[in-house]
Amino acid sequence: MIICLLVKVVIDFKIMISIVTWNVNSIRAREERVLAWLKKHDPDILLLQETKVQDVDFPKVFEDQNYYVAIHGQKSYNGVAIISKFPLNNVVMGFNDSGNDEQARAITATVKGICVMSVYVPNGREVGHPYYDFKLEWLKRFFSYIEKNDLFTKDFIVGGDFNVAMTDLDVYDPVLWKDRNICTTIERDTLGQIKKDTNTYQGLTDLFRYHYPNKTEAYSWWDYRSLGFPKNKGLRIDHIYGSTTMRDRSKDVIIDRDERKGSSPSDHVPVMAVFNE
DNA sequence: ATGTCACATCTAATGTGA
Repeated sequence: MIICLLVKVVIDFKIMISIVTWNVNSIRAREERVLAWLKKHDPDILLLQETKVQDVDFPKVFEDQNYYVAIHGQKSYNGVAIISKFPLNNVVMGFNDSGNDEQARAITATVKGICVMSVYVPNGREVGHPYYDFKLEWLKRFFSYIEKNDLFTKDFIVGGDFNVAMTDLDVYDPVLWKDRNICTTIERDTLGQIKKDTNTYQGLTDLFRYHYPNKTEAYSWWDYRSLGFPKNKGLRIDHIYGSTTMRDRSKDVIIDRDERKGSSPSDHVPVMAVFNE
């Protein structure tokens, strides 16, 4: 009986797969932190944003430690990457459409039959600024990419810094943030499109909210300025969305708040989703 | 308005983006 239980525990452990999203705010500045985090938590797939480096200068240390790496970077700003314990296939940079891909904000790959995508949604700066319009246009292209590639109906996960707080539960001071960039209704509706596939009516699911529908103060980002973290003035803008099949395999989502502590943290923390394999 | 970062550039203080 005990042996059976042990076998079951071991099997249950082995058939899980974990996928993490993390805006590291420069992979070169965060290299040691990322390595320490990988060592401690041993995720299968890491989706990175704001790597802030050209591909040639991306740290080689992950390959040295036998990870597979797919990168889509540029000088100074933006940049996304996928780091995986398993081989990466069908890598796509950007949206593979006719749009402008000067800014490196999206990368997709297939790992163990799961299509995984890392996105860094434009911040938008403020309502009325050209960057805000660019953000909305980018979100529309993102939705088109999902539709065109039938990702709603596949085993699909997209994680990233979405720069949108979808509900007031995700905001430390909803009154202060009302109608401000990150919290506007138009952004929420535009990103919210991915929750509904126009063909099957089965869209993507925000996996954290799926497991914790009413949880508050579950933030993934705190401003470096004005003692944002000590005062817990945070937002939940780093999300992991799953297609219907992945939602059904989803076991839990963990936001690693502790990673914001100590010296030289990113302003975002890792968010990890665990699935049945 | 903003008490912080990380990047870049006429390697020292300043601009950009968040």
